[in-house]
Amino acid sequence: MALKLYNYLTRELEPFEPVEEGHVYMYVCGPTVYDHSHLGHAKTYVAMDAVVRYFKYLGYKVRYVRNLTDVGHLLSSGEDRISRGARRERLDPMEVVDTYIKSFHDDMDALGVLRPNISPRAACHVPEIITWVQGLIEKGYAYEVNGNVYFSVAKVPEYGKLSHRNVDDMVAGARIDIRDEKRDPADFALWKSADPEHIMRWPSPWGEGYPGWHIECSVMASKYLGRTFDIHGGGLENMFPHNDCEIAQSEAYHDGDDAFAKYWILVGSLTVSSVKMSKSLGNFLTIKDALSLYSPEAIRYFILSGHYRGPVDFSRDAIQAAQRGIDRLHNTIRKLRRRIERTPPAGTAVLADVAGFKEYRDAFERAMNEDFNTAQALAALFEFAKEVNRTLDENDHLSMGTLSAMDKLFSELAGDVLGILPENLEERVGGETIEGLVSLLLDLRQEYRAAKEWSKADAIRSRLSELGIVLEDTAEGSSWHLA
RNA sequence: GGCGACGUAGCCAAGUGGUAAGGCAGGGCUCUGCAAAAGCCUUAUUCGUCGGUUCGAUUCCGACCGUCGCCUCCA
Repeated sequence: MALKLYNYLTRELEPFEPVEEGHVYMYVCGPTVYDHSHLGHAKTYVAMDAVVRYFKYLGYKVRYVRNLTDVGHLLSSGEDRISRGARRERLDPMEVVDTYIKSFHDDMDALGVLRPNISPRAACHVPEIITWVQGLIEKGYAYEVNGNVYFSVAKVPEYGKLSHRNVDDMVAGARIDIRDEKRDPADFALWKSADPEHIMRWPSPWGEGYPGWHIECSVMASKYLGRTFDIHGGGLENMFPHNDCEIAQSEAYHDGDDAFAKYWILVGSLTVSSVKMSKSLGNFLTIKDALSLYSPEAIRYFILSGHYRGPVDFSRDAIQAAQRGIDRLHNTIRKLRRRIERTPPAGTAVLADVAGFKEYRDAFERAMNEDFNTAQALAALFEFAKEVNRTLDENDHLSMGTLSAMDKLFSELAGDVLGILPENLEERVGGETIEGLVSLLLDLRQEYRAAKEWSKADAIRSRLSELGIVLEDTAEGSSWHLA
């Protein structure tokens, strides 16, 4: 079973063949840090996280680079987003940037999105960017006018090859705010001259200014991943113009056609009532707000229950269904781990059992190998959970070997690959004091139950339930967990 | 106008040229002092509409209807 992925460059499902054996070099367009992130961002980065985690599961050594855009881009008004944020909050622009970088990292950590190996900031790469812009001018791909430097799209016949557009078609009906100084309306800025009131600015051979939107990704990807690397990912909506511009610049700078990413994987948008969740439409839920309503695993499960390339439609009902679904999966694993605690360490796995479990791992891998079909992989996991529940219910004397084989499968697939198992499933309420108190109450209740004083036993259960502690009576005694 | 995506049960959502995964919700049953948890059974003769190709299409092709994305900062 070989991993296949859908390459937007060719629009085909292709077997994954790394540039360098055993390694994956991957770049993903990160956020512009000018506000708190919302669930739409979560979808892209959770999806890419599952991809990275699966590559690691397969044994690849991954170098994952995801940038942070902190140099600001132009609004239609000509205002810079970050400086506008700064003005609003009376802060230095870099103070705004740092605030939201921290916010972004907090959100991603909370969602269990593994940190990239490198999170380069555009502002820290202005010298390299200037070198690139100079290089592109020298090679004849770019020209300077009034302190602005533009990339000449006409010099690259292949421009638009990712989004499958050609410049002529676009110009026809587009409402582009054409700048007279551009030689071609489709030319895009590599370097922009800063107006006097513009706060974010750096000296350059063309006067004070700041980088254009697209150049940073080319420069940083090239710096950390090399001239040609394996995978470039990001949000589907950035395919044009951003990704196409990246390709044009990079290949021009490196004098080659195949001098950028080999595979392009793009993530479909999160929608709300079929409309894209976005800042400008105001139909967004921040990750922090979402996390106050739903568990991180529920959010991940919700996102991963659809294919990464397609849209996933957000609704209260849908994410609540996800919360209930993931809770049920957690229940199974909790029950399994309680059994493990009560089982003597000796004992080998029953071969027949373990062989049976393999079919679920195979189904999981088959799904993931087919362009990271997390929805189908999850189905395999739920079927395995059903099997585990049944096995646990029907057998009192499972060996430690069998039990830990089950736990291993959950830990690796649900935990390591999909990231939908919390670190501490068993002890989300920490503290020996609480553990001790609850266990005291359980003992007390058990005495009432033995004496058939049901109303007192039920009162303890319902009072605990009001405190968010759920009791479950089983043949081996009562257990509890947080609601 | 151009490029592109999607339309599958009450809801979310996979998928395949040979007769529809999984989750949630609903119904029945088992277990249980009662609950909870779990299990078993059950819920789409049907995959937007109409044509075509085929022995056979939800899956391929065409038209149409509907929804959405990008072409402008956007994950």
